[in-house]
Amino acid sequence: MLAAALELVDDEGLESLSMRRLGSKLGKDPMALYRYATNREALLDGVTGLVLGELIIPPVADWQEQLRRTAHDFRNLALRHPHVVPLLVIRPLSTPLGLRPPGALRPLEQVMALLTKAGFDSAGALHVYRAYYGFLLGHVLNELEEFVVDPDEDESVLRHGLYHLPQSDFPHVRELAPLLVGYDGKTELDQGLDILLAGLNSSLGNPAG
Amino acid sequence: MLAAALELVDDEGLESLSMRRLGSKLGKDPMALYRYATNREALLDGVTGLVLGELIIPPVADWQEQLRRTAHDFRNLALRHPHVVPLLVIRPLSTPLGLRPPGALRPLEQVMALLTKAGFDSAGALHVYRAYYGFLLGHVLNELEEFVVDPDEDESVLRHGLYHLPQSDFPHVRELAPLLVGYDGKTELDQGLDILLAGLNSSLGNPAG
DNA sequence: ACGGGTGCTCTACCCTGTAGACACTACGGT
DNA sequence: ACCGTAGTGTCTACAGGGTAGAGCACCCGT
Repeated sequence: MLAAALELVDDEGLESLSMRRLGSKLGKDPMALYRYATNREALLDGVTGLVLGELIIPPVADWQEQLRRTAHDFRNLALRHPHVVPLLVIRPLSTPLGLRPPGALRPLEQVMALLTKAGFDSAGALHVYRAYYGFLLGHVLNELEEFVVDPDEDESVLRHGLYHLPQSDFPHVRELAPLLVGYDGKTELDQGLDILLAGLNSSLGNPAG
Repeated sequence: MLAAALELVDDEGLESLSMRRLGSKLGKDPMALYRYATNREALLDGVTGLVLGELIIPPVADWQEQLRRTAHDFRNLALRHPHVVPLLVIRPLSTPLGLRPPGALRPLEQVMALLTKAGFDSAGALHVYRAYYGFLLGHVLNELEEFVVDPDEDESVLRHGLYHLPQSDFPHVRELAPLLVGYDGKTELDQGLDILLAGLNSSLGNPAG
């Protein structure tokens, strides 16, 4: 059922995941869904869990390399499921850490394990995780902002919009138009990781590898 | 009207900003609101614009200092209006850059101006902006996740929840409970900025100050 | 006096989540 | 064969949402 829900979201967007629509997609009465999810919210949590389950943390010796690959994996996941990204961001804001569904906590657990194994204590690991995940989330959101366009508008329309901003008020933003066309999220992510990991290396002493 | 809407969101949460509720708060018919906002979505955009308008970018010579102070200002703004943060994150995902309301673009414009004045060209400035805003957004989201709790549960309940995770599956996450109590977002933000700005300094050559 | 805006209200339509009662199937015990 | 029980699916109904469309009342320039 969650698979169908995810499919619906991927295809039609988040708003169209309603109990009624999902029910009809499954050929069941909407109320039948309540046998499997207590709530629409629980259903959303299920979908995020499903998506986060796609994330794989590679078994590599070097923790920085693990973080780097995981970051790219996360980015790909976000590009694969752009409509789910809002869920990844918003749901945690309305659910205290301890009450989140296991699927949503697994990445955190895995990264903490990874960092602990690399020699960090809890505080240090939490520190690194925060900086890392914060950066990652920020990057993905930034990248998606350029991408997600209404189906009936294409990139030229986007720039059209940009060019029509009042030039007096937004001279710098208007200049961005040509730059956004050639945006390469992958290398930008890599460069960001360079900065972050270098910073982490110097600010915390790199513990035993 | 936007002020009333913001007040409603601050007090009662995002979900409770409905045309009907806002109308009744203003003592007007819900349909009257459509004179001032074409849409509920436009209304939401208005609220984000209002909140972003609170952001002040200080007139200081050193651009890194400007970014640092702006970051703290943004953090304070987020703590002041936690229920609005989802809007700041989500709305841009469904609106191409060029079509966003001016209020939502002003911070971008100002930061680009700041960086341009510091000597960056467009590409460099965009680069810095992305890393900066991404990090900032990530930090704020991370920090808010620990804060927002249902009104009827307090921090002890949060930890209660954490301790009740299956220990076999989440050994590391469970250890976080004591750490989260002493979390200090302000200094954590500062440390993150240290890392980021140091990284930026070394990766791009610091242009003419 | 009068046409035209401007602000507002009423009604109505369709979409949503979900509570409550009910039915149908399968199955194990007697 | 009979019953209870659990699991599953369905129907109906309600309270809320966004918003289209028609129609008020007022005010203002002519």
